[in-house]
Amino acid sequence: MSKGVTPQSENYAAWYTDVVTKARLADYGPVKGTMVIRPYGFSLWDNIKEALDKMLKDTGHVNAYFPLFIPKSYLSREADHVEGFAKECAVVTHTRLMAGPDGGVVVDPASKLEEEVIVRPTSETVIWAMYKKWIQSYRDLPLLINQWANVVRWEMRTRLFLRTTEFLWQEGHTAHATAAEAKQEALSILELYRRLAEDYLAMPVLTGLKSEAEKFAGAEHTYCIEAMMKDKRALQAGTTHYLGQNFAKAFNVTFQNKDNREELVYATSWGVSTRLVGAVVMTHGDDKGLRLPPRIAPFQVVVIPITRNVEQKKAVTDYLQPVLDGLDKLNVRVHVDWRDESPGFKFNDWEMKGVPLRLEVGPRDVENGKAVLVRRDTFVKAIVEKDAIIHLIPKLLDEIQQSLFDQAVAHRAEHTHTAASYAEFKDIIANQGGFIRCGWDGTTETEMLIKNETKATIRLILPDEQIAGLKCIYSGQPARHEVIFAKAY
RNA sequence: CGGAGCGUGGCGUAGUCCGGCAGCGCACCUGAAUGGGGUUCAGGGGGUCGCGAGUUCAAAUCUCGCCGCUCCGACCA
Repeated sequence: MSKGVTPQSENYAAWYTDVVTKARLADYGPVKGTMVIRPYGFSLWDNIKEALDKMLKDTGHVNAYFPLFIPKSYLSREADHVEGFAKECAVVTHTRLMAGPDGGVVVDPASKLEEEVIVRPTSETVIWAMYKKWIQSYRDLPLLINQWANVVRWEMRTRLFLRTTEFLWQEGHTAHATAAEAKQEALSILELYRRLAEDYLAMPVLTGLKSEAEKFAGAEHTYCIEAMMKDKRALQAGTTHYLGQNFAKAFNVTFQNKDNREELVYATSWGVSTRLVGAVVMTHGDDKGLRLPPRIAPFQVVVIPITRNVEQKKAVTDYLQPVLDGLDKLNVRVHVDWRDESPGFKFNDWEMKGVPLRLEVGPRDVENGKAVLVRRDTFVKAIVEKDAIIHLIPKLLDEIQQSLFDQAVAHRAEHTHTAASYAEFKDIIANQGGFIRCGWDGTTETEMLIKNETKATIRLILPDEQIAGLKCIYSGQPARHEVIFAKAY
């Protein structure tokens, strides 16, 4: 294994894979397209999950768990929904193996299932089949359920975290008495996602509405948070859907309102996935490896003791103890690296893993009552008084969190363009990349032509769009919407 | 599913044309020194050369068949 990572400027895709594997976030699983999330990567996901789970619970949502297996017939209940997922479903057809002729195992043909079972690509259908049983009256609404689960989509081309055959996510499924309330729910969750991305992942996002072509199969409206990666491509980081009465109709889910009349319920669904881990990597990483935002970093501080003999080891251990106790009281996540490796090796290793702060403590420091503190984001090195460490660290962690966010905002601003003409639009997409903010005539035809000619797609329709006097970048017709175009993951 | 390529210790590879003891780097283990930016020296372990047939005194190498993977074209959080 070589020492560093492929530089971003040389090959961004190779850089990404290098960082993910060398920082030990994940590894490839044995089945094509599958991924093992390693402890360090899972810890990162856990912190993201914990933050969002709390936000959801604070807003009245509850967790539950629905089955992995779905009757094949359920998927066909909602026409658009089948259309969207049929091509990527794993199907269980048999339930038994038997000894094969050459000592291996073969599928037992006698165990063929009467009705085949699919592995969920998403859970709308099972959940709505259950909601039919649980919802009778307006008193049962709203129903605000979330589940943390794995789902399977048999993808052709996969990349660690960004697109894998199986992935982890949360999917919220809510039922409401009115359309207005359901629409509000989709927007409220979108706001939670924005806060998760910006306040925890330090990743600025645009929020907005998806075009017809890009929206979720089965939804009336899809909203999204969309981020710009360091290679200037767009990444959809989360979606919320207003489903109208589509699933209520498909599964015949009705309730009696206050006037004793039967009505179909209104629905939403929404999700973010382990793709967020990939988003963090591609938003903040540099040629030294990861740079993790302190609020979600598995370790916020790594301590590198520098000692040459047992006496020094003892001295450093004693010297460190009150500092570690103090940080522990402040709930700072600290790891002391006592491995028998050279300090230089450890510096590089933890930089690859993106730990926000490094504290070096050696014999010189013990003697002088000091320590060396180094920021991962700027590499600024400071010799600090021992007694100041405990007060300094939380402050620095906040600064790093903010600094990473600011850098990402600046990067996005620098690469967000306007285009005066379609010729300029094509030139920007082909030669510079980034986001282009422009007018669109609202037709799927225009959207598809632009996609085919440039590979750029509409990432979202801006919520604060200004269309007065605006023309479509392609057709020149009066714009129906102001949108962001970009090449996307 | 169409086009190109590749399968050799954990990873990356040389050797394949022209058959003759399976080699190198990293990683790993042991010991010693070293330790404030990827430390050095010494010793060591680990291989059905993707699988199966065939040719041959002899196959990683030649022939045939099979399997798997990667990359590129139509889909997607």
